[in-house]
Amino acid sequence: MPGFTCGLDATLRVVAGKWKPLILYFLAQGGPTRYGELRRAVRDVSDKMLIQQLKELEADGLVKRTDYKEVPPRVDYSLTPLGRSLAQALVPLCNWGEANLVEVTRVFAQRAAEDQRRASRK
Amino acid sequence: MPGFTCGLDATLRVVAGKWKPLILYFLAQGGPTRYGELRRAVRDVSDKMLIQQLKELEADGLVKRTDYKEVPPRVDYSLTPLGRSLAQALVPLCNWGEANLVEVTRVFAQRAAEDQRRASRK
DNA sequence: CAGGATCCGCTGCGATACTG
DNA sequence: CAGTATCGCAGCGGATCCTG
Repeated sequence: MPGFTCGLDATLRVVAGKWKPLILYFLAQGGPTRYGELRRAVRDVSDKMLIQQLKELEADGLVKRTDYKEVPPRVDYSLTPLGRSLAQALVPLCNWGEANLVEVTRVFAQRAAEDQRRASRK
Repeated sequence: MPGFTCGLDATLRVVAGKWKPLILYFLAQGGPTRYGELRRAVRDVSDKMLIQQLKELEADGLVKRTDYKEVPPRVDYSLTPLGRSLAQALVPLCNWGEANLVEVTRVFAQRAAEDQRRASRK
C-alpha cells in the first residue's frame, strides 16, 4: 500500500484521468493560460471534467491556480516546477504519436469498423 | 474523426487501458515473456484484464503473440518494433516516477486520507 | 467569465467459476 | 498452463441547467 510496483506505476497514477496529460502538455507549451483558453485548447472536454482534473492536478502540486479576483472573473493556470518536469517526460509520447500517425490512424479506423459490426450484429 | 488533436492525443488512445503501459514496459525489459510470468510481473492484474489488454495490443500491432502449440500450453509475448519504440517513449515517465517517489507517495497518502474522511462522513 | 450542482447512462474493471 | 465466460457495479464522464 505504501509502495508502487515501479516508477512507471507511480507516474501513471498521478496522470490517471482522461485529460490530465493533455492539460499538462498544453500548459507546458504556453505559460499561464486562462480557463477559457484552456478549455478551447483541450478539445471536447466539458467544464465539469476540466475543473475536476485541474483541481486534482492542483492538489497534487503539478498545477498552480491564480485567481486575480477581478470582475469579470479572471483565473489562470500554470505549471509548478514539478508539473513542468512531468510535462517534459510527456514529450517523447507526443513525438511517438506524430511519428506514427499513419499506423495509429489505420489501427483506429479498423477498431471502429469492428465496433460497427458488433453493434449491427446485435 | 479521422484526426487527433495532437500527437500526444493519438498516443494516449493507443495506451488507453489501465495496464497497457505497464505491460509494454515490462516486455521491453525482458524479451519474450510467458503468459504466467507476465501475470506475476504486472501485479494485481486479473486474467481477464491481462488477456484483454494483450489482445488489443496485439491487434494494434504493438505486441506479438507466439503460440508454441505444445502441451502443456506454452505461449509467449514480445514487442514488435512499433511496440518497442513506444516502450522507449515510456522510459522518461518511469524515471520521473522514480525521481519523484517521495512527493508522489506523500500526495497519495493525503488523497487516501481525504477519501477516508469522505467515507466516514457519509 | 469561471465555475457549481445534479442527473444519469455506459463501461471499465474486478471477482468468481469453468475449460482444453 | 493459458486462457474463457458470466455477473455485477462503482465511478468516470457527458449533458444540462444554474450562479456570483
